[in-house]
Amino acid sequence: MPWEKQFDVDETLAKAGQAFWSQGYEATSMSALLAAMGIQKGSFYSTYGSKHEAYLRSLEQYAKTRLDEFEQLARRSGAVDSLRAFFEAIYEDCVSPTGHRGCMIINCALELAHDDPKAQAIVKTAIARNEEVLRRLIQAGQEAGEINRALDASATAKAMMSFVMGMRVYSRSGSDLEAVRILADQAMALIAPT
Amino acid sequence: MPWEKQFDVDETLAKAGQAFWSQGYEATSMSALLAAMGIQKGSFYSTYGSKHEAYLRSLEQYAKTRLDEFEQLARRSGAVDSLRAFFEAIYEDCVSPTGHRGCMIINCALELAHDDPKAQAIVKTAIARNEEVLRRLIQAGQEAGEINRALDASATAKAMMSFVMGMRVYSRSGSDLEAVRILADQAMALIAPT
DNA sequence: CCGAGTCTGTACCAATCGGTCAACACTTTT
DNA sequence: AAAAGTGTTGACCGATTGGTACAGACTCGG
Repeated sequence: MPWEKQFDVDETLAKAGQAFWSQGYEATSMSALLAAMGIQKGSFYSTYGSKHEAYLRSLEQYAKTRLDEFEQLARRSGAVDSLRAFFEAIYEDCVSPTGHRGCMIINCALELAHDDPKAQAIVKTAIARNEEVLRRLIQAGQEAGEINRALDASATAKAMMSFVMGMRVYSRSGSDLEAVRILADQAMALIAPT
Repeated sequence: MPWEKQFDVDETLAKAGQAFWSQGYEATSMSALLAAMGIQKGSFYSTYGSKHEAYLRSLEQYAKTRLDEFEQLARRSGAVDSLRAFFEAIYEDCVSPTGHRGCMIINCALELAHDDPKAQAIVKTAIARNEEVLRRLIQAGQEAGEINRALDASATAKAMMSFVMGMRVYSRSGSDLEAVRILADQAMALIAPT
């Protein structure tokens, strides 16, 4: 086997993901992308095929990473605590120096999913899986007596996803971060009314 | 005054808005834009200045139209009824044949507001005003005894905005429309618990 | 130590990008 | 009817777009 690749494929893909994440797909030119990745055109095209393929791949990588993190977090403590930790994590992400980037999945939902079936498929499964983890947590909380059993777990999970989207939209549009704080609290208020 | 313009400036701007709305700013090329508007390059540049200026102007036009509609709706009936009508209108919009376009303001929030101060300003005021109308309705409902006075009107208005964003994201990403229905109901459940 | 095979760098490509400009069409004023 | 002024048109522009081709660099098996 002659001459290994001079760069780590996944690691460099992650750098591409960073660029796409903060600037969007169309607004990221090939030259900007290559600069962010630190490789040359030839290497890029022989490895990832095209800008579009690279984008989808980096989106999948992002979705997988995020979902893994969430599932890991959901295994560490009780249902309500996990949900609180989930919203705190998103809040922290939103107020962090790089937080104005929002969520790559949600950004893609609005920019590409509209008329790109492959992007749409990735976005839909990512949202569905996230929703499902939320639903399981709510259900577990209800069985443990932590959460009101009268709530529709599935609908409440969707409502929570909606709050996540709201937080991401508010923060990416440069809004007052106080709004993001309030939304995180409102999301928790769905299951743990004051 | 010699030779009037051969097209209505606002009307043609609205056509540009339609194109930007469904395809986004970057993905709408000048040729596609001109085709949608039905005018020629020269007329476009002499009237609107640039693609970017035309976009911002069409965005303002969109925001104004939408807000006017909402305020008119809010004047027609009681607070809770107005809120219900608001979410029904958004639901109807989402399930309509052209509904997959989402909301132009929210689309812009994610695509441009991130690093375009002017777009950001338009988006922020549009969201703030919409939020304010919601807040006033909630407050009016509380004073009329229709809505629980223990609710924080401002925070609840933000939560409702969040549901709107959720509905728009779900529908633009081609999701099951049942989810949009559920979100509309969940939003109303904030103030009118079953 | 010499090809075979793989990776990298860059010159190059047609197409398209957003934008300009000058010639021409038209209406009003004088 | 001609001057003045505005509107429209489409050819044209350089720059940049995403993508290709190929020469050269490198590492291996024989």
